Amino acid sequence: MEGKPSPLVLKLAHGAALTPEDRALLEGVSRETHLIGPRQDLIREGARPEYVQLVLEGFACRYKVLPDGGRQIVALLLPGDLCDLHVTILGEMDHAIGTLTLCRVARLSRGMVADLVSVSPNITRALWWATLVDEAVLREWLAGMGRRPADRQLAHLFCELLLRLQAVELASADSYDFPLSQIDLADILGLTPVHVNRMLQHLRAEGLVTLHNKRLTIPDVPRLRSFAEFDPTYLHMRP
Amino acid sequence: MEGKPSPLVLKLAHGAALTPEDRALLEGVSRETHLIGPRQDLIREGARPEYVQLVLEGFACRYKVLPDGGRQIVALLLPGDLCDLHVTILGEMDHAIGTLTLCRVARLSRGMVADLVSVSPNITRALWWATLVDEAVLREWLAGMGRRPADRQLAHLFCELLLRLQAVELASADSYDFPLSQIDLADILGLTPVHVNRMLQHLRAEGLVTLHNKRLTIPDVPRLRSFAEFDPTYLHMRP
DNA sequence: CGAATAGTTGACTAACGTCAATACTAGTGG
DNA sequence: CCACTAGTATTGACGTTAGTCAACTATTCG
Repeated sequence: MEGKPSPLVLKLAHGAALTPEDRALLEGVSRETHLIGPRQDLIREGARPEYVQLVLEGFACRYKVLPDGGRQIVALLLPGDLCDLHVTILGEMDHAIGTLTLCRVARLSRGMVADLVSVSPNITRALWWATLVDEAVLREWLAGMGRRPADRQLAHLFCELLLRLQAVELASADSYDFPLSQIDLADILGLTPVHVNRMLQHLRAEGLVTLHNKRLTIPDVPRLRSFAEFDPTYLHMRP
Repeated sequence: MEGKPSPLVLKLAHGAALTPEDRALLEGVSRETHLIGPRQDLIREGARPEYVQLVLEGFACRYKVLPDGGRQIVALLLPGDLCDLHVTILGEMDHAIGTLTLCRVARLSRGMVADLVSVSPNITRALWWATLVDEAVLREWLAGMGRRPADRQLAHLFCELLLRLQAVELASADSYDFPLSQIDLADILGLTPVHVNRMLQHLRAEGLVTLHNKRLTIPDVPRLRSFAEFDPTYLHMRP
């Protein structure tokens, strides 16, 4: 009589110990869901959102658009990721959030979030953890963009996604569905699509990854990790 | 009978309305201070710090060191900035914090922070605000590094620092003490010192900034802002 | 004064961007 | 089933930005 746990539960379980009651509470929030097409904004820059949005399926992102029209993706939101727990404190959004693929999302009212937090200290702690991990990922991306060559940066991203998707049971030991275009990748890595293409070819030629039909496979995970200098500490996952 | 307000109070006042009682409480935390020489670690990567550190004077930074020895600075900590309110939740530090110049810091025990938060909702809100602004700055840096050419990125940093230092009364309308070396700048911007030098020359040649004796002056702030495409929204400061 | 550190400059190289042409793919309507 | 289209992937030639190496100067500090 039990289905698959929600990605929110799966994810938060990596940040704090959750009781069966905590899990039931967290399952409850995603009873009503919405389907959003690809490349739609979930929250626009300058908005003052009423809801906290939770990604249940698909890939979304935080992004900024520069005056010259260039887009920089500053975070990937995968199933189990929450959009903004705290925008109320900051006032208006300084960036936008949009879908990259078709997404299923749940919208939680502030009241629902407040209830979760007031009822369970584990959940409070887990939500804090999620926020802090988001920040840690941002730092890792910044370091990568500043100091890593493009091919390693790309490899590093693939390593990160393997772990993050495994955490919500959307990746096997060495592969996962990867629905993003090379244009999206370029906007994540701060490169041009042409250069992403070449770096991807390079990784393929080295036998470090394969990418067919939107499925990414890593034949030798330790080898890709060492190539990318990937150290998973920053994701702060429990065993 | 009153001296200059502590930078912590000055800074947090931009994030939330503080009563005189709140201010007094916040002043209280920096009674005992420590002087730390330049280029000293305040918290090492992998540590589990006991204290929250508060910068009172000088420039410090969060940084990561990559396997090849390269350093990437992922945040600047100015007077009024707190080091890590919440590392306890994450476990070990995934980056280090170190001084860039001689610094005066205060060390707050977890208990002191907990007291502050439990006594005043304004302070709680202000600390939240500070955390969220740190994250917003990180996103802005990431976007700049990914999508802005080096000269604009440098100009953008100077604009950001003008506002952040004005917030703690360490900058005039158009200038401030800027003690960092070009090597430090390179580690912030993800460039080499040589290239930073050239970009700085470029800004000087254009009359956008002057930098003498560690004092940075911006002769025409609107002009530098427009050159840098600087939009201060992401700092979320109150009027 | 001398040693170390930081700033400056030039010549050269490597990484990445730009432009443009060509394929490939999925969806659409006939 | 076949165009037809739009978006994406791929490739090559070439331009630009930023990195490397190395010398030299200026500054700081003991």
